[in-house]
Amino acid sequence: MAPRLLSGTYECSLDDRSRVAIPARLREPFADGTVTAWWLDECLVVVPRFEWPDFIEGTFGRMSVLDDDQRELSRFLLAGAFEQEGLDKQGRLLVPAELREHAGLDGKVKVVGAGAYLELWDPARLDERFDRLRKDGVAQRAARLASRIDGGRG
Amino acid sequence: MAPRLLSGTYECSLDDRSRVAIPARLREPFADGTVTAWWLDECLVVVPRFEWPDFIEGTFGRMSVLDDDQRELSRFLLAGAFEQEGLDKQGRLLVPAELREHAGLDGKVKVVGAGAYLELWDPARLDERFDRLRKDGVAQRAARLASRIDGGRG
DNA sequence: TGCGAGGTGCGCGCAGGTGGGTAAATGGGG
DNA sequence: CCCCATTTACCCACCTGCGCGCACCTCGCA
Repeated sequence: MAPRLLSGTYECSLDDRSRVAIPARLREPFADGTVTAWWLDECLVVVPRFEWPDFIEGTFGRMSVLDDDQRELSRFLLAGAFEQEGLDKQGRLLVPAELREHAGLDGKVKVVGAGAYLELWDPARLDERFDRLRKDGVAQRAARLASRIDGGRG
Repeated sequence: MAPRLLSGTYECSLDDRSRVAIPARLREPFADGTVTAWWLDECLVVVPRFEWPDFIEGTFGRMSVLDDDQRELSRFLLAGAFEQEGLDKQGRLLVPAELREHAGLDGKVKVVGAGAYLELWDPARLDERFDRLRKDGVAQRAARLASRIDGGRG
């Protein structure tokens, strides 16, 4: 069976105690806990707690401590990864101050389903990215990508 | 078994609560749920819920998280994909505000059968596109396409 | 002209989001 | 070492607005 695909965009508020209410329809995979972390883009990711190790290893492979780049990257990823035992009874997630700063979050947050995990974005940043993508032409971008993927095949 | 081919154009209204009544003759494939998403053109697609993962992967292939372009495109596609458990008892579909804006929908919507899925268009935009296509000459366009397909064969 | 199916407007219930009160934990100062 | 203050996390409760579905009405076909 296909894995659950989290999707959709929701505008949520970050309250004065730095909590975000995860939209009810996206909560289910996070009941047993979460890891909130900074990531490759200027956003945060929220990953189901027990999938976090596989998530890192599946993306980057097993990283060697001996390789300088890999050690640095691994340090960066783990330093910005906050584990929580679960959401509170109202389905809210705590966002530590350092992570909030990394993603420039303040007041309003866009919660974006991204397949196996969620992304948290500053609304303005996300809109800007999507606008640029649309202006470039989504279809062109996709076509270019598809040919590269086909080329890479075999 | 031949797959069901959805076709035809229907003008439907978007009510003040952002719902579109799907024409009764097109409803059947969507009984188990839908994914409504923005797409490559300035329109929305409505895909039967359980076909959505294959729909994406069949179109774009499996996208890598490490490649910036692929991550961006995959984010865009998933961010604009809203899953619903089914239509309501009157066969209506909910259209989230962000999707409405993307497709410029307001008041009236053209529902277009497009094979395995539906497209939702702002009537003016769709007419404009069809007009341009007619002016270009549908036959020429088709011929160009056919030659490309034949050329690609073998 | 009557009947049936399909589309639309509207009221209502409740899920879900927000704010706040409280308990527990931690650190600092006397 | 003990007590108090401040912070952190937890959960209760109100309330709002979304979305479900009833019911009316319109249109098409017989």
